Amino acid sequence: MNSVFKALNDSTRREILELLRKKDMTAGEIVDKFHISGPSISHHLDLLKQAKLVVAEKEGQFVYYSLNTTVVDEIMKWFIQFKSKKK
Amino acid sequence: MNSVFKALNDSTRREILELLRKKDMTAGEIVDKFHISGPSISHHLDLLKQAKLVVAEKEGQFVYYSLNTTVVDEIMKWFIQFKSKKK
DNA sequence: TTAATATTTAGACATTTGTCTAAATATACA
DNA sequence: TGTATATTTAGACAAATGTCTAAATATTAA
Repeated sequence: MNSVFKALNDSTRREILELLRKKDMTAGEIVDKFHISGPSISHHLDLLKQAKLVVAEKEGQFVYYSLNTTVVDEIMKWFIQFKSKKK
Repeated sequence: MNSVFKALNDSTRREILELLRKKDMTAGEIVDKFHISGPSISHHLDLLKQAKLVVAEKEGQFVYYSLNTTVVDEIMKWFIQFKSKKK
């Protein structure tokens, strides 16, 4: 839970998630979408991976990143409690 | 959006939200629930206020804090995009 | 094997963050 | 008025964070 909120607390990382919503991408393709160095993006991807928000899969010399929406489900459950009847 | 994720990226602040889900509380009552100084809690409440996740209302010498769930709605909308069909 | 490409790791550095104590402000009470 | 209570503000400080460059690792291609 902590790692998820931590991962989401950065606009670059949230944008990466929005990109991956449309299609899986290699690390290099993601780097090209931002004006940030490769190592920095790699670090962001690592935090997203730690939070299990994305999955990395190596194919030859490329690494493909894709969304893992099951964590999104869990987060939404946490938010829904605030909308339920007070007790 | 940024301020909301920032506010949520701390377990003390998330616990404060969970407390306020049950009932409105004064700053002092909230302080009593944690082993953290008053000024620190005051700072956390300020960040939650900036994110519009809580509302503060002064009553005499007390300040009552309460949840504002409309921001929760907006956040959930952001998450829902990841569950919708890729396009 | 050597060179090129893709990605990550290591280490440095400035900025942000969470915490604290001391002090300031505001309200209530005697 | 003077004192106690509630809360916030100010300032300090260690730890965490986001970024960078240089170097390391892995894979492909010549």
